[in-house]
Amino acid sequence: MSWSKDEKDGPRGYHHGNLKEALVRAALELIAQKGSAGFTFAEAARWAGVSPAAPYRHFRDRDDLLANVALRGFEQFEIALARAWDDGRPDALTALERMGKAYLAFARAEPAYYSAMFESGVPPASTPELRAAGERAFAVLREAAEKVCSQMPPKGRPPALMVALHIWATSHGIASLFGRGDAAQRTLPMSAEELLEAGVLVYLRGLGVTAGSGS
Amino acid sequence: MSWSKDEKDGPRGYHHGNLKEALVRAALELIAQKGSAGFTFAEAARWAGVSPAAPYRHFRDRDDLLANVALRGFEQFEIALARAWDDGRPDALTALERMGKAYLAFARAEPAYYSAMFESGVPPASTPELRAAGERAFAVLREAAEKVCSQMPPKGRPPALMVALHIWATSHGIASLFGRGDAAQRTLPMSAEELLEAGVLVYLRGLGVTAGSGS
DNA sequence: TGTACATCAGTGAACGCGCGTTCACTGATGTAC
DNA sequence: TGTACATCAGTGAACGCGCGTTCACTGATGTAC
Repeated sequence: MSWSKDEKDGPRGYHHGNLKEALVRAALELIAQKGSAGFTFAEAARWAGVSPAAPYRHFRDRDDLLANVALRGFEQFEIALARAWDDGRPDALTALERMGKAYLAFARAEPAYYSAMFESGVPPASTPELRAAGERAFAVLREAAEKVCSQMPPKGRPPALMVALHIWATSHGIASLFGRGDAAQRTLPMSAEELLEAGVLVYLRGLGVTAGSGS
Repeated sequence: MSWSKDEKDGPRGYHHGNLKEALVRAALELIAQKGSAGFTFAEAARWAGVSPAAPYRHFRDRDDLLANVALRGFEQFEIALARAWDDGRPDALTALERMGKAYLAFARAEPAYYSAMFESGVPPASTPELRAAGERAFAVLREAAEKVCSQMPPKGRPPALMVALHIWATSHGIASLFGRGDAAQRTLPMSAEELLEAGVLVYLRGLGVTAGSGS
């Protein structure tokens, strides 16, 4: 991940050169530290080493910056999920479990992105691009659900969209209740990953999907 | 639900009489309108028709008020869940589905409470009372999970705590992704209630619980 | 290759605003005698 | 039953602060010729 063509750290000269990226990074840092609520335009500017008026060259306002962070978050999220899914190799179930882990790993490793995407109050459809990015990320999950469903006997096959929504909701629920550091302070008799994996396995068994019927 | 012994609406005289309750109600109103982020101590005071210094007689600061709102929210939540559960009558599965609906109904009808409880950044253990209230609400869910599990053949019976966590996570995921008005703007091919009910049914089938084996 | 000029991305000073918080105060309530 | 007094719950003025936003400006960059 490189933000600039030839950045040596530290702004030099009158022009910053990569202020837009720097502001996004500042936002991520601040959101990670104090939550998406306690993050201000002015502080992001300060954090980027720039006057408080400078950000207006790149973002309409605080919400615009936040939405941009969410947009990038969805893009990263899509990449992470798609990489984990890996086209369902070696078999759909194994790949699905891997994707579940990737989901939680993303929420844990990138709490600021996750927060901007789902908990910042930015409406998911505030921008066509944002909506599209969100849908692309969900499409990965949906593709996985489709592959899993396609392995079931056609009779009584559930709609893949519903399966995808169930898995999404459960993943999101676990991530937001237990997924982040000890900030949430909710203790658990098992790891979030184990909880999700077990839940998905039970759910799939309920669908009639049997482990080991792969690829 | 009565907040005062003999309130006729509108503060009269020098003393408010029920400022503490009025501030909580103001907080609920403001949170419902603008989310738990955009709610200030000063505005709550204004909303209650009182000087900005008055709230300090009842709450240490904004976070203290917010935590109090969350506490009351958990108490209401526990009541709502317990009422829906109704000791598992007429049978555990029926009662469980009813409780799922009650979960979503609460999140929808009391978004301010729900937000204070789960999305406001108030740490669940910030206060012993808050933690206890949260645990009491969860205990209802756990009791339901225990009853459901007790109807399974002892061999291969899953830990009830895990079952309770799965149901909680799914419910919370659905509530926070799809559960509130059109604020979230995420469209769904079915209602949140149907989605949750279907998910729980599939999950229970995966556990080997068969519908109709009631009471 | 050099010069003029347009454009771009930043400055920094200034503003009004609402918030959180404090303070000495005061009106109302309740209680002791 | 009446009076004195302690306590409680509010006032309102004041403060410092940081935020969002604007403005005319200026330094740097890139391009046309």
